[in-house]
Amino acid sequence: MKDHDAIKLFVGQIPRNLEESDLKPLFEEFGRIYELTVLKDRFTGMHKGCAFLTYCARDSALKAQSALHEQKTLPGMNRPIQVKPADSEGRGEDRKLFVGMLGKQQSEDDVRRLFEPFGQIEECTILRGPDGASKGGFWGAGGAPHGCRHPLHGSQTMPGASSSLVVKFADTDKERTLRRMHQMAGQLGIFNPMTIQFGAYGAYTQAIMQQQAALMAAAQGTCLNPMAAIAAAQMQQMAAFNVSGLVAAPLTPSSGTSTPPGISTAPVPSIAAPIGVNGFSPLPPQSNGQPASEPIYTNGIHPYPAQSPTVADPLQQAYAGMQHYAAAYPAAYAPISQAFPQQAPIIPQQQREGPEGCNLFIYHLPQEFGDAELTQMFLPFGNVISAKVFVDRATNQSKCFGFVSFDNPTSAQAAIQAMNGFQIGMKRLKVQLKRPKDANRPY
DNA sequence: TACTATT
Repeated sequence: MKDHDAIKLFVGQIPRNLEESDLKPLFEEFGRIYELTVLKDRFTGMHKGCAFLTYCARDSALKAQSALHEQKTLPGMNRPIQVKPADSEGRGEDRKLFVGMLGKQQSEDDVRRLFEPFGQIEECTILRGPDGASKGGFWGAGGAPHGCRHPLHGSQTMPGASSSLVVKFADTDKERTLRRMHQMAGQLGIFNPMTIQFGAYGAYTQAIMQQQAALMAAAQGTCLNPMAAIAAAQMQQMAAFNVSGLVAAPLTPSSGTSTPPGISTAPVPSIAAPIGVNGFSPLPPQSNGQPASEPIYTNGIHPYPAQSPTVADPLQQAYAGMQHYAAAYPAAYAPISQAFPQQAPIIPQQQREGPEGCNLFIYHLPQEFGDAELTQMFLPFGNVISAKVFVDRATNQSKCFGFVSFDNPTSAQAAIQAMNGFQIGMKRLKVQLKRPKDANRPY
């Protein structure tokens, strides 16, 4: 039914409304199809926008690849179709050998002759330095099962080499990338846990911790009204803006004395609750006589004295401070207070996208941000039904962009207003509506 | 660096 050397192809950039039956005609013109499967989500059955395609004949696959790959764009797609051997075809991995300790003057042909007895050689390249001199290694191919030493390994010492021949499986792309990252990480010290907390992004980490404290306050205080959630989120915003460098006041989480600019610098009372190791205070129990809203102020940001004789309700104070702050930074703050829904529990991620106008594309995320941090960051603006940071499949490293979906457009707009241009370190977040699938349709 | 896929 199918040739033994048939190639399974991965097909990407397929509109989600096209099923196998729609795709078949497109691919059939290159040969008889053995199998065509649109990829679906295991749980939701959702069309993933890609497929696997196997032709009966290897040649058909090659023809389809060269005719279609990056050559044509299916209706409604922004990028051209992808047609290439599936990862499962194992190209490039498990079949490439590294050979070290070659003689400086050995050529590709010498090496080919050496390895010919072990099987057909696909490719053989000697790695050379800038001066053209051999660096003593080459990439070749030849059969030896994993876990087994190649018969040539250590078998002989080439003229001029300092030790015997080295033959092993070459690093995969992933291994190479990881190795490079480790080298870089070593220079930057970013794999040191201390610097994750207190290094380049330390201030931002603190802001996140404060946000979490604020969210805890909003979620746990059963007596809190929606305004508390707003105030909590706004407090966090202030903290984050401190971090951004837009605000001169130092952010000292444990000091409890930072104040946003433009806000009363009257003496701030010390925080009664014990300061946790993370720099924010645990919530005081409701029974200790504290007002329910007090936890909001335990983030180390306390814009107004709680005991001020002129204003009784701390929440009112918080809101006043928030408006005051919003007045100073209208572009960043104006729309939030209107658009704030009540905090809701995090919905488990099953649905990927919200309705049109509810899905955000976020760029310039810090490298260390994952789905959880992205969720945290956007939770203050509404029900986050999905938050996904895109990661490189080979390295598991963030690509520094992601998607956040809300259940309503108002939240999405509020998030854009507040977070677009939000400065983190040297970068500013870009937060905008995800491009609609149909690029022609204005929204 | 730029818009979610590799059973």
